[in-house]
Parts: sequence; structure tokens; C-alpha cells
Amino acid sequence: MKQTTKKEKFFEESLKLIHEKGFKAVTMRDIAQRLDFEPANIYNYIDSKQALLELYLFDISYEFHDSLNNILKSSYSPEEKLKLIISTHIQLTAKKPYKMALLVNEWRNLKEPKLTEFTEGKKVYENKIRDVIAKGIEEGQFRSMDIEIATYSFLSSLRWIYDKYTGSESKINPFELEKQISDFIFTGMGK
Amino acid sequence: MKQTTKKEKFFEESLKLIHEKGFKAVTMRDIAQRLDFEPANIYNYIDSKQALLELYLFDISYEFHDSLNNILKSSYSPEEKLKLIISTHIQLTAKKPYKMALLVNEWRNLKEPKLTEFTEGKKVYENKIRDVIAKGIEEGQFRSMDIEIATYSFLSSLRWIYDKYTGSESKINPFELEKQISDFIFTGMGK
DNA sequence: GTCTATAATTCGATAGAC
DNA sequence: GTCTATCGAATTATAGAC
Repeated sequence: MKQTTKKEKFFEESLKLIHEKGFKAVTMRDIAQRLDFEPANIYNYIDSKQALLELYLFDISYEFHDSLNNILKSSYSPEEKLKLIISTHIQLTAKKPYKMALLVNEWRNLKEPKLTEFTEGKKVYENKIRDVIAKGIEEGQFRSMDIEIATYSFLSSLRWIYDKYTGSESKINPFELEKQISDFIFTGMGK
Repeated sequence: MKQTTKKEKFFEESLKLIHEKGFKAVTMRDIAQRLDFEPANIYNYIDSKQALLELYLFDISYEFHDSLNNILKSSYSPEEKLKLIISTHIQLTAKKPYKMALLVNEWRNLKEPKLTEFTEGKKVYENKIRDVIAKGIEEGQFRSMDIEIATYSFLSSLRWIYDKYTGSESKINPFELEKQISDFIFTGMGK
């Protein structure tokens, strides 16, 4: 059986609280209350509120960059690469939905220099996706379209997915979700 | 010529500031500084910081509901209705990008009872879109697919667009954007 | 309407005993 | 590691003179 230490519980519950109320809205007192101890105890686990946010964001951010880089290093075609990106994105989101939610909604609350570090990484990530799409259009695997808008559309199709794995509702099968999203991105809603 | 009163300037600059830094992060001092007067003066124009957020959100929210309802009352087919929704959504976003950004990112900062009022309206809006999609699948205009995921995908394809009209870059032609987004939603990226 | 001054509260973080 | 107590800073909002 998996042991849940008090420290693990702290990071787990803090993450959920930040997702629920937003980073700025959550107070150290909120966190302490949820864990049923005093605010001062929080500083046994983390140096500051900012450090907590940085920890969550750069952890999940690293995983996304890492998995993207592995896909890009392969010899798959652009279309196959995009499908792999969709697949790993959904798998990762299903595994860590709360961190993914923070990645989407809370990165603005980082402070310099971490904020710049993060946004630079974000740009790099998006440009890599953009390059795959551009290559796919060039090679005739995708239809001709505005590359920038295609990139935004592609990314926005994946960005909301955490919502299916936070809430208390029954979680959708990631493989079924992958099929649905993949079909939407490649063939759209029309017949 | 259009007259810009100090009051108009206040609402305009406050809106941009809230978009840039986030509602919780913006202080009354920030707003006063941007407008080059003292924090106390803000209360000549608005009762509280919360009231400011409510004003922006319910203003743009009403416009979206109103235009959606007009489209739904028409005798157009589901596919034509979705195209009109895309069209009016982009037009409205191009006209009021900063309020649209708040609609997407800041509604969580509403307090009860306004928060519930807002989220109920959001649900109603999304369910109406969902019904159009369901009808379109039923009538065979759209391919068979998971209705809930289709609805999320459709909405997420429109949600990021404010980003093209805030920033300082050259604004994209709304009609061109409409064509690109519409093609993505109905035919996807594939050939 | 604009200012100075400040009330009232809240928050992140620390000190220090046990 | 957990507590009590509290500091120091920041914030919304108000009072009241001009």
C-alpha cells in the first residue's frame, strides 16, 4: 500500500486548494485549515507561497517539454507526431490534472525572474508545435491554412482537458477522449 | 470627434490593467497611479473593486447571451447557426477584447451571490450551444461524435481569440480569422 | 472632484517555547 | 514538528478639508 506522509498530503491538498480558489485567493491560513494544523507549520514544508507555485508549475512544465522533445526526436511524420503529442498530452493531463490546471491558469502569478523563465519556455514549446504543423502543411499532410491560427487552435483543443479529470464526476477514458479530440482536430465536426 | 471623459478613461484603463495583471493582483493604487491621481478618487466612479469586476463581466456576458438568443430564434439550420455563432463571437471579441479576456480568466473572482448568478448563466449558454450541436448530429449535418466533447472543443476554439486583439501587434482581420476558425472547426487540419 | 490622512482588516512570514 | 503570539507590510475603503 502507498504510504501518504503528512508532507505528501500537504503538497496534494495545497495544489487542489490553489486550483479551486486561485493562487492569489488562497491564504496560508486556508491551507493550514484544510490540513487541520496551524499556519506556521506550513513553513516546515516550503519556504514561501511563491516557492509552492514555482514547484508545481516547473514540475509539470518539465514533463511536457520532455515528452515533446522525445516525440520531435523521432522519425515520425508531422501528422504522426501531432497524434503522439495529442496522446501524451491527454495521458499526462489525466495523470496530473490539477498541476495541468495550474499550468493553464496560474502561471501569471509567478514573479520575476521565474515568470520570464516560464514564458520563454512556453514560447519555445509553442514554436516547436508550430514547426511541426508548418512542416505538415509543407509536405501536404495537412491542408493549407494560416499556421499561427492552426497552432493556437491545436493547442486550445488540448488546453481544457484537465476539466474532465478534476471535478468529482466520473472520469472519461483517456483513450476514448484521445480518439474524440484527435478526430476533431484532424477532421473537424463536418461530415 | 469622440470625447473621452475622465470617467471613461477610468473604466478603460482599469479594464486593461485588470487584464494585464489579473484582478486580484491589481490594487486600487495601481489604478490610481496609471490615471495619475490619488486612490481615494476611484470611489468617485465606482463603489468597490468587486463592483468594477461585476460591471465588466455582466456587461459582456449579456451581449453574448443576447446575440446567441437571437441566432437561436432564427430558422437557420444547426450548421448555419454554428457559423453565425462563430461569426458574432469573433466580431464581439474583436470589438471588446479586454472584456472578453476577463470573461474567460477572471470570473472566478466574483463573490457570492454574483458568482452563482454568473456560473448559472455560463451553464445555460453552454447548454444552448450543446443543443445546437446535438440537433446537427441528429439531422446528419455533423458527423457522429461525443456531444459533450464536441461542445467543449467548439467553445475552446473560440475562447483564445481575445489574445489576437489585446497585445500591440497588428490586429488580424476578423473576417479572415472567421474563415480560418470556421474551417478548423468544420473540416479540421487534415486534407 | 481632488487631496491628505488614516481606519480597519488581512496576509505572509518569523520568533521562540515545548 | 507543533504550537502561541505577533511583527510588518499591504490593501480596501472612508472621513473630512479644500
